[in-house]
Amino acid sequence: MQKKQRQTIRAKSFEKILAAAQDEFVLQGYKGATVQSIADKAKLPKANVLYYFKNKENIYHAVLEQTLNMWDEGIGDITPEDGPKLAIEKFVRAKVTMSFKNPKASKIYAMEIIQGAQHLKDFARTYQRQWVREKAKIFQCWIDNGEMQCVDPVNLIFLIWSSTQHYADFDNQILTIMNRADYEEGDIEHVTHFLTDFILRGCGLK
Amino acid sequence: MQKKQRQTIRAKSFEKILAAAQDEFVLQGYKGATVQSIADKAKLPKANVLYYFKNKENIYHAVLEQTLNMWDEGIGDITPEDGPKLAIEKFVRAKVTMSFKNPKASKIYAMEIIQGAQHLKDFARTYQRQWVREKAKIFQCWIDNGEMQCVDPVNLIFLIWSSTQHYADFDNQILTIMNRADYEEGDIEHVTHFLTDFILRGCGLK
DNA sequence: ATAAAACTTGACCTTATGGTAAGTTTATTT
DNA sequence: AAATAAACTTACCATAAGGTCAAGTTTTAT
Repeated sequence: MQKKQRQTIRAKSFEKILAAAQDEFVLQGYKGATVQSIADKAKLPKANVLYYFKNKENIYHAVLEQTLNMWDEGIGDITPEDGPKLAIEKFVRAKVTMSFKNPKASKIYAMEIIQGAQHLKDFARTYQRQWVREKAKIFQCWIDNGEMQCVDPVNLIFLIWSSTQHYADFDNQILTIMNRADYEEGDIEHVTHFLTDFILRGCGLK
Repeated sequence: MQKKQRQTIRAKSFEKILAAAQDEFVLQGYKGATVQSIADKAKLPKANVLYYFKNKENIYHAVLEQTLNMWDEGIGDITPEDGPKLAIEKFVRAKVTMSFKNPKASKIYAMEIIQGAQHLKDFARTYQRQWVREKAKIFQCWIDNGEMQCVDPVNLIFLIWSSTQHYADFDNQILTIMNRADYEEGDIEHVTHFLTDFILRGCGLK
């Protein structure tokens, strides 16, 4: 009956290590994060961490994968049926919410890209290309149908990505500028409103 | 007469080291970049690099300072006299041009912020807060005068920053998605046009 | 109860890296 | 030409970090 005990411990250890690793990788970068510092943060001996993950690179890969999955799930979707207004509203809200609720995931991903995506597998890149192509096509349809202003769909996607992720990646800068210590509940709503409003107007939808 | 020779060598060495260091810091992060790798890239012996800079942290500080100066100079300005339309056009163009011409500077800065601005001096942060306050006030005047749509000025600044810097920080991702190896001359113009167009419309100025 | 598997851990090894010390060469000044 | 200062270089050291090992302990299966 108690075969569960092992599984739970195993799962919990993985979880603790991944959480600690995400923290450290964001704070110190790939090379700067040490197995020891990850172990300390996870409250496990170093050798134990290396029992669960063969080496540091494997830890990093696991963190990256976790991050990509989150990106995939949380990103909502852009479907032709919704029409441009609703689709943009949904998408912006999803991205802003993700940025505020899980800034670390966004940061890991951002650092990886900035540094040249050295650890990112090819499939992940191809996948994104596909995604953008597909969504751009939907926007183009709407434009051709006169449902929205004629704007370059690919650059529009970039603008939405960048302006939403900014609140995660640059949270430190934003908080410093606003002279605050932390984000508050209302911020998500405020930023979502600002961005949807602004972007819809940019698309000629207001 | 030939006292110049030393000065030139000195200047050139500094330049080579800083360029190499910027490269390495972007590619490998602070901890990942080694004095040796910087020296190799600068084609100098390691000890010679450490003759010009006491230690790695000093190299990094120099790179960071260089980056901040560039940000300061290249950022153009937002002045009340220009009015919202011209001011935004100028500012967006300046930022986009910087992003395309000097992506590494933007990346160094982005990485520093993402990682919590651990090396950034307080004065740099306070300075930015001041800058944003000041410019936000100008936008607010324009709004109050009915010269532009009522949008939150601070978030507008964030949107302009993020959407323009994106082309520097995420150049790898963008190029992958567009299935290209490098940016081309026309890209600056195209992106500038897209962004000014979109943002002006977002501000109710089109 | 016993064996086997899964898990935990301290001690250890090797390598890479930041940095130093001390000497040598090269350019500038007098 | 000699003296001085700047620039360069070699050899070296201490430390920290990734990773292994082998000896334990605990849980599960028989």
